[in-house]
Amino acid sequence: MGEEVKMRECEANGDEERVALWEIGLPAADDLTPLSQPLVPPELASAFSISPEPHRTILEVNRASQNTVSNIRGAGGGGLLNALSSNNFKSYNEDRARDSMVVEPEPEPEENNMDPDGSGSESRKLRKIDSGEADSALRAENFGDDPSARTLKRPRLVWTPQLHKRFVDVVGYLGIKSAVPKTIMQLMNVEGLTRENVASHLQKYRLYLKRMQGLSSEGPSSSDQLFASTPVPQSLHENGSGAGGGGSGGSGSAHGNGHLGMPIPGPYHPAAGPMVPMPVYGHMGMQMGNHHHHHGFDGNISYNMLQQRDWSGNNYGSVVSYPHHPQHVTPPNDNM
DNA sequence: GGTATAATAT
DNA sequence: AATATTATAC
Repeated sequence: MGEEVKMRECEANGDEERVALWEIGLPAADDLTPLSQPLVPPELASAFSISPEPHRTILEVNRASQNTVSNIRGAGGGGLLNALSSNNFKSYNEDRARDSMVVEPEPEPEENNMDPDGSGSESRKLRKIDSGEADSALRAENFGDDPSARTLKRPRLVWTPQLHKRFVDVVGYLGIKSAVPKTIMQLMNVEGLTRENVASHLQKYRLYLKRMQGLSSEGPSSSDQLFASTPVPQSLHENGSGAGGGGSGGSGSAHGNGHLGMPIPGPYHPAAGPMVPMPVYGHMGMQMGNHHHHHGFDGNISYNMLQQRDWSGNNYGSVVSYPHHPQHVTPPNDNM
């Protein structure tokens, strides 16, 4: 991924520059298809004693990746890898500090489930306390109106073209039938991504598909910039051969994917690193002219790259900028 | 898990 | 103010 986008030297007030810049920042369809899984080089794999079995299904690989990740980290291979689970967001600011440019998307609303010694580490996922008072009441009463504590809420997830591409790939891979939020979320393997996030997006995506079917050869309207950027797999038109396992269990190797040349599956090589959404507060985390060496192997994709969506608004001039603008400024992650 | 609706961002 | 996007409630 060498030439992602051309930097534009627009200033903060370059609003009038309403040219067709949007498509500049939009990677080609081929370009943003790192979704294919063969992302882990053989040599690397062998270096870590990883035996990539082709038989495995995505879910299994994903699951196993958690362990693998640990191994890799231990080996000191790349600091980029986070010891994250499929879907928990607690180990956020652990290695964000230094060479790892991964930052947690957002502060977690829940209690600080610090796990100092790692007891009960892995398969733990945060869950809302249950019914009734729990969630709303807790937030309302417990936290009341004291901003100092942790009244912070997760920033809205921004579905970048890359993220959406991943989403579409997974959905296409699963087939309509199996494409349910939970499974999609798991296969996407994006840190911080919740089932709700996916469900919401899936809803919109379905509406889009429906809308598209209704119209005969009508190109996507201007409203569908995101969806328009990603071709919809024909797999979606058919039924997915049920993924047996469905959710967490097993998993059928049967993919609704009827594609012959397109082996989507690639929910990314989970083993090497899940996609890590990285909200960049303030302006930019890194400048183009300042890249450090980046081998082709970029296990993790960060929001830095994911945020490149100029078509969304008028944030020209900066490579990345957080959709909204929290109250913080650029994180001190300038050491690389 | 799916849909309706609220909240928020642009 | 309107609309698009995401979150949350049901």
